[in-house]
Amino acid sequence: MVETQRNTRQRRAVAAILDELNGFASAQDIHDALRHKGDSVGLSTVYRNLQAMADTAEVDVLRNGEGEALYRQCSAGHHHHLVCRSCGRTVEVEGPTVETWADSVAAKHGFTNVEHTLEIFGTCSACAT
Amino acid sequence: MVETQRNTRQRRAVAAILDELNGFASAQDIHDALRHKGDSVGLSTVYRNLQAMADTAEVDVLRNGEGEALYRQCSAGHHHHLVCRSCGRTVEVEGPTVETWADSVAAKHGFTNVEHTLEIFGTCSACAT
DNA sequence: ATTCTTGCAAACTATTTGCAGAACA
DNA sequence: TGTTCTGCAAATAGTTTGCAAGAAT
Repeated sequence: MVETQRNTRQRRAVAAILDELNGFASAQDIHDALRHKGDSVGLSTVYRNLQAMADTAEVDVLRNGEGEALYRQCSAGHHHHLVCRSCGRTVEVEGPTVETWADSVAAKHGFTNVEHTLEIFGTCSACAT
Repeated sequence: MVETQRNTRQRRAVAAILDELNGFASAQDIHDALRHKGDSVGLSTVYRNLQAMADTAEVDVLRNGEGEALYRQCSAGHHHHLVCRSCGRTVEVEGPTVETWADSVAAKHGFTNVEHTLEIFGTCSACAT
């Protein structure tokens, strides 16, 4: 079976926050958000749940420039992100051209088992002012 | 002036190792390599020199999946990497199409001050066997 | 001589883990 | 009731920093 997760208050709380956020947030951001919401959850529990959700692809994970992990509830399937470096707001984007380009470049050099990461960072219109 | 760096034995040693390596390596890898070479340098000094070199764009920095920083001596100018996840061997690649695509996508969504990261990971032919 | 650099140890940050008690099924 | 989950504190891993001694200019 695949259903090994229990439906706890803290798991629900983490899922709920991810639902509200429209951008990437660090585990600590999420922990703080929960506390301010009065729905406090232990930091390690936040980490554990996020990790579990990442394993089941319920959330996407990416690293900011400092190597900190950022989490976000995303749509399924392969896609990339356009992230506001100031507020974290995120737009999901697709780049079919990029996918094929990456694969062909890798193949040309004899690389197999290819994967790629691509993120676009910028300042969104709201934060630009 | 811009020349504030002193020409120390340890700076030379770090530069020399980067010269020998043809792939990305972590600060600790470099520290170990220096030690094995009998050209030992303090770990913090390795970090400090790598950081300094990264600031002057003498080396490229990227993060592996675990958020660890990897360094490599690279050619100048904007380019991306095709990295062997097993031995670290790296090929520099260019993707003019990707650059313009990323910028246009960002512009379309009102993002300014755009940057992007793109890395391709795979298993090189030598490591595939 | 003066100023920058090194090395070590301590400090930090993000994240993980051991364990006993609490919560689910 | 039995097993999984939580919370806390302690442990890690990578990286940074304070400071006194050492090297470069």
